[in-house]
Amino acid sequence: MRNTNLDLLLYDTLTRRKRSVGTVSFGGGSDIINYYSCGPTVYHYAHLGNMRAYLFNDILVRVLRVIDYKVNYVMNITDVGHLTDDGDDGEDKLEVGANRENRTVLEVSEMYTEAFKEDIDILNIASPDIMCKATDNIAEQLSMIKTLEKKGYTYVISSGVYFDTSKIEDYTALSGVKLEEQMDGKRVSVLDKKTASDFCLWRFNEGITSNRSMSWSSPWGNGVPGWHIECSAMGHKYCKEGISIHTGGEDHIAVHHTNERAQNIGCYGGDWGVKMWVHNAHMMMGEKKMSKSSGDIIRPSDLDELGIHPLSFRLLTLQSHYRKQMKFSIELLKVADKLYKKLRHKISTELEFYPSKLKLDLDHEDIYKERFLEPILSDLNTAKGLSFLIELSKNLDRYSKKTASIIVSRIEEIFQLDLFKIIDDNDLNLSSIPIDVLKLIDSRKVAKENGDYKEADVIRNRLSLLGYKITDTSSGQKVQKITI
RNA sequence: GGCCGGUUGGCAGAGUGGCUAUGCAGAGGACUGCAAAUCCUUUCACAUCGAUUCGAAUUCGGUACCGGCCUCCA
Repeated sequence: MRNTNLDLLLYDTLTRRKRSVGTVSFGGGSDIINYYSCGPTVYHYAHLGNMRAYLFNDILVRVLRVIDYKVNYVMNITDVGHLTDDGDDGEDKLEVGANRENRTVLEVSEMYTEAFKEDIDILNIASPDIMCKATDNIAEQLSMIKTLEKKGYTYVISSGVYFDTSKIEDYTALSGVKLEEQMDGKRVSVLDKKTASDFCLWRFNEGITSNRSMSWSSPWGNGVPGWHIECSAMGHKYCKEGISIHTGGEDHIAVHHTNERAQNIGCYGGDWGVKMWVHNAHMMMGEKKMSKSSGDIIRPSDLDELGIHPLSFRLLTLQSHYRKQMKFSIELLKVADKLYKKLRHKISTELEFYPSKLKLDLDHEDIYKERFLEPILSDLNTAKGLSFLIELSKNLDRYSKKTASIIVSRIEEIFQLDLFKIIDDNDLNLSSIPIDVLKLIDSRKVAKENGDYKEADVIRNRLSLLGYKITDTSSGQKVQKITI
C-alpha cells in the first residue's frame, strides 16, 4: 500500500483531459505504475531536443516515486525496423547508419546505445529499469503478428504483411484526424495497400532492401519487423497487467502511437492495453525544431565546450511546461546557465545535505507541499516549483539551516540539479596557462601593489583580449578562461 | 484541408476571477582603486472586439496573427 494519498494529475492525449494516475495503477494496493516510454532509434546521436523528452520522462518517473508508486519503467531501444522515409519507401535507419560509417549494424547500434546512456547520465536522467532492444524480441513480435493474422487484421502484398486499419473502428481516436479529410496519396504512398493508413507489420526482403544485413525468417518470408510492432510486443512482454502510462513526443501521436494502439486492440481486444497516453511537445530552435535530419544538433556532451554546465539545460527545461513548445537558443541556455551557477553556488555553500525523508515541522511541511509539491502534482508544473526553490534560496535566513536543507533535498529528489555539490569555478591551474600570460598576470600584481592602477587596467584588458578573464578577490587575482 | 496548441513586461516563461510568479536584461544603491562577482531596492505586462460578473489578463463567444502535427522525427 502507498503511504500517502497524494496523487498526480496528467493530461491524457486520448481522453483529452487531466486524469489522476491513481486510476491507471495496478497491483493489490494499486501502487504499481507500468511506465512505457518510446526510446531512441540508435542510428545516430541523440540531441538536446531528444533530451527534452527523456528529461520529461525522468521528472515524471521521479515524481511518481516521490508519491510512493512502484514504477516499472520500461524503455525500448529501436535497433531495427525504423525507416528513414514514409511507410513504404524508406530504408532502415540502422542500415543507413551502418553504411554511412562503414560498420556493421550491430556495431552502430551498440555504439549509439552507449552514447545515449552517457548523454542521459550527463543530464542526471536515471536509466529505465528495463531497456529492451527490438532485435532481442523478434519472436514476441512474430507471435503478435500471427495473432493479428488469425484474427483477420492483416493481409499480405508483395512488400510485406500489412495491418488493415479499416478494421479498427476508432483507429484515429488518439489524433482526432479524420482520414477522409487527409490529403491521401500526397505524402503517404499508397502502393497496393488497401488504405493509405495501413502500415507494415513485417517487411519482406525485396527491392532496394533486398540485400540488407538484418533479416529473420518468418511464416510469410524472410524480412524485418515493422517499426510499430516492437512497441506493442515489448510493451506487452514487460508490462503484463497493461501499460499505465505510455509517453512519447507529440510527433508520435498521429502515426506511431495510433498504430501501436491499433495493434493492441486487434491483438488483445481491449483486455490489455495502454491506460493513459502522455505526450511532450517539441523544443524549437528559431523557426524549426532541432532534428537529426537537419544536421544541426547539440549533444549534452557538447555543452561543456560551450562553457555551459550540462545541468543548466536540465534547469532550462524545468522552466517551461512539458506540453508547450519550448524555445531554444544558445542565448537562452546561457541565461539558464547563469541562474544555475548562482543557485548551485548559494545552496552548496550555505546548506548541507540532509536526507529528504527526515521530518519537517508541520508549518514547513505545509510550505513544501503548497509551494512545491502541489504545483508539480498538477500536471507537472515544474516552473512554479522552481520559482519556489529560487525564492527559498534567497531567503535562507528565514529558515533554520536544517529545515532549508531538508526542503531542498526533497526538491532535489525530483529536480536532480546537484545543488548540494560545490561547483567547480573553472579556476585554471597555473600549468595550463602559457608562460607569457603568466608573466602578464604577475606584472599586473606588481602594478597593483605599487598602486599603478592605470597600468593594472591596461594589463587586464590585454589579458582579456588573449582570452583570460581576471577577477580581483580578497585572496588575490583569479584567472578564468573566457568561453564564447 | 483535418487535428492540436499558442498570443503575458526588452527577452524567456508560470499563473489565479479581486492579492509580488520567477529568471535574464534595464534603473538605483551597497561593496570594490576601478571592474567582475555578490547583495539590497526597483521600473515595465497580460493580442483584439464583445458577453457574463460588483469585479476578468484569468470564464464564454467572435476576429486577427503565430506555431506544431498529419512525412523520418522526441
